[in-house]
Amino acid sequence: MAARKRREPLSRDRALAAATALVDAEGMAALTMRRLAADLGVEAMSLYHHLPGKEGLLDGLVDAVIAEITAAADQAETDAAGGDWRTRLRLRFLAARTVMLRHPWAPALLSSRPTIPPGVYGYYEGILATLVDGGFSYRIAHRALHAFGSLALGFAQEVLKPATGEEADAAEAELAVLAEQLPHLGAMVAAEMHAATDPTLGWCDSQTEFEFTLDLLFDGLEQARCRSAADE
Amino acid sequence: MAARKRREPLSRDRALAAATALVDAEGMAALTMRRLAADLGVEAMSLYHHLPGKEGLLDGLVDAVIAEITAAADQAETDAAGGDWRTRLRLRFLAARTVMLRHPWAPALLSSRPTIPPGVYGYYEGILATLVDGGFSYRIAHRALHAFGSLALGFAQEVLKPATGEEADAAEAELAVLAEQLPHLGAMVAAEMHAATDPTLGWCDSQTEFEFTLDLLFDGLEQARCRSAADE
DNA sequence: CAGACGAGCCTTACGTCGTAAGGCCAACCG
DNA sequence: CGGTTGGCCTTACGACGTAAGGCTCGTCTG
Repeated sequence: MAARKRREPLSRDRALAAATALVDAEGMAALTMRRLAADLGVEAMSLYHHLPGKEGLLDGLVDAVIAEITAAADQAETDAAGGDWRTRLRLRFLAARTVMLRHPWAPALLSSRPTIPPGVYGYYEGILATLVDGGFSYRIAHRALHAFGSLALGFAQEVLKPATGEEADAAEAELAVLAEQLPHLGAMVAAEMHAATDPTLGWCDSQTEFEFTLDLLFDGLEQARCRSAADE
Repeated sequence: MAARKRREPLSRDRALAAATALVDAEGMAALTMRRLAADLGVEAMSLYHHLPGKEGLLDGLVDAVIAEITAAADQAETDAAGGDWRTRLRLRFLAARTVMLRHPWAPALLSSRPTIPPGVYGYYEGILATLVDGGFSYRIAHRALHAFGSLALGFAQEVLKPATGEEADAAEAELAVLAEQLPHLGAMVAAEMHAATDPTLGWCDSQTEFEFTLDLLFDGLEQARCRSAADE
C-alpha cells in the first residue's frame, strides 16, 4: 500500500508496446520471448497468459504497424480531400512510407507473415475507394493494386539491400573488383551512385526513387483508366 | 573394392544440390543442418568441412538460383536478338519468372539475405546493357532498375500472400465477415477474384498481373526515354 | 613394408530458442 | 474464513546452430 502497487500488471498491449520498442531499438533478431519478458520485468512464460505465442506476438506487431499506416494514410487523404485520385493516392502512400521509415524492420516482417494480416483489408479498402471514386473499374483497380505492390504500404521491396556502414564499403569494394567484367554497372555507379544523397530505407530507396516509380505507375494507370472509360 | 566405394564423398556442390532438393520439396523451414546432413547420409558437423555454416549454405542456395536465372535470362535475350529493348527485357524477366516458379521459396530467401549476393551484379549488368543499348541514359536506367524492383528477378513482392488450400478458404471467410464494412473490396472480390484462373506465385500473382505491371512500367519508361533524348 | 600424416567424418557438449506442464501465491468472492 | 481463480514463476523438453576434439582411413614418405 505504498505509493505504487507491486508493479503494473502485464497485458497484451503492454507486451506489444515493449516489443515494438525493443525491435525499433535492436532489430528483429533481438525479439525473443525471454528477452521481451526480461524487458517487462517478468519471466518468459508469463507472456503466454496474454499472447498465444511467438507467432501471435508477431501478428500483433504487424497489426500495430498496419494500424499506424492506416491512420496516417487516412489522415493524409482527408487533408487532400477534393484532389484527384493521383494526388490522393500519392499522399496516402507517402504517409505510409513515413511510418515505414520509423520501423525499418516492418517490410521484412510484413512480407514474412504466412497469413494475411486482417488489418490490411481495411487499408486496401481505402485505396480501392480512392480508385473507384477516381473513375476506375474494378478490373483496372484490381490490377492497379497488384502493380503498386509494396509501394502501397510505403516501401519498395528492394533486391539490393540496405548495406550500411562497413557493409556498404565491402559491397563497394566487391563491386570494384568485378567492375572490369561489368562495364555498364561500373559506369552507372560512377555516374550515379555517389550523386545519391538519401539512401534511407533500402539501398538507394530514396524518396526520389520511390516517387519516380509511383508516378511511372500513375501515368500508366491514368492511360488505362481513360482507355477503359472510352471502351464503354 | 566392390562395385561402388564406401560412398560418394561429400562436397560443397553435393550439399547445395541436396539442399535445393530438400527446400523444393519441403520448404525453407525443413532446411536444417541436421536434416540436410541426414539426407546426405552424414552427421551434421560433417557439413562444416565443406560449408562455412548455415549462412554460407543459404548464400550458396541464393547464388545457385541467381545463376539459374542469369542463364535462363541470357538465353531468352539471345533468342530475341534484334528486338527492341522492351521485348528483350520482357523476355528476360519472364524467363526469370519461370525459374522462380520452380523455386517458390526463392523470393523470400532472396529478400531475407543480409548482404547482396555477388551473382546479382552480373545479372543486373545484363539488364543495364539492354537498357543502355536501347537508348537509356544511366540516370534513367538507374531509376528503371529501382522501378522494376523484384520484377527483374521474376517475382512480384506481394503483400497479400499465397493462401493455398484451407488458408485460402479461411481468408475468404474472414473477408466475408468484414465485407459489409469493406464495400469496395467486397465488390471487387465478387467481380474479380473468382474470375482469376492462375494464382501461381503469390496471391493473384498470375502471369497476367505480372505482365500488366511490366508493361505499365515499360510504357512509362519509354516516355521518359524519349523525353530525356529530346532534352539533349 | 612400416610408419607418419592429414582429410573426412563422427561424438560430445554448450548455449539458445519456443513452449508444455504444473506449482505457488495473493486477491477476491461466497 | 475457506475456496477459487487468475497471474506469475519454475522446471523441463526437444529443437536449433556450432565449438572442440577424437577416430579412421587412404596416401605418401623413408
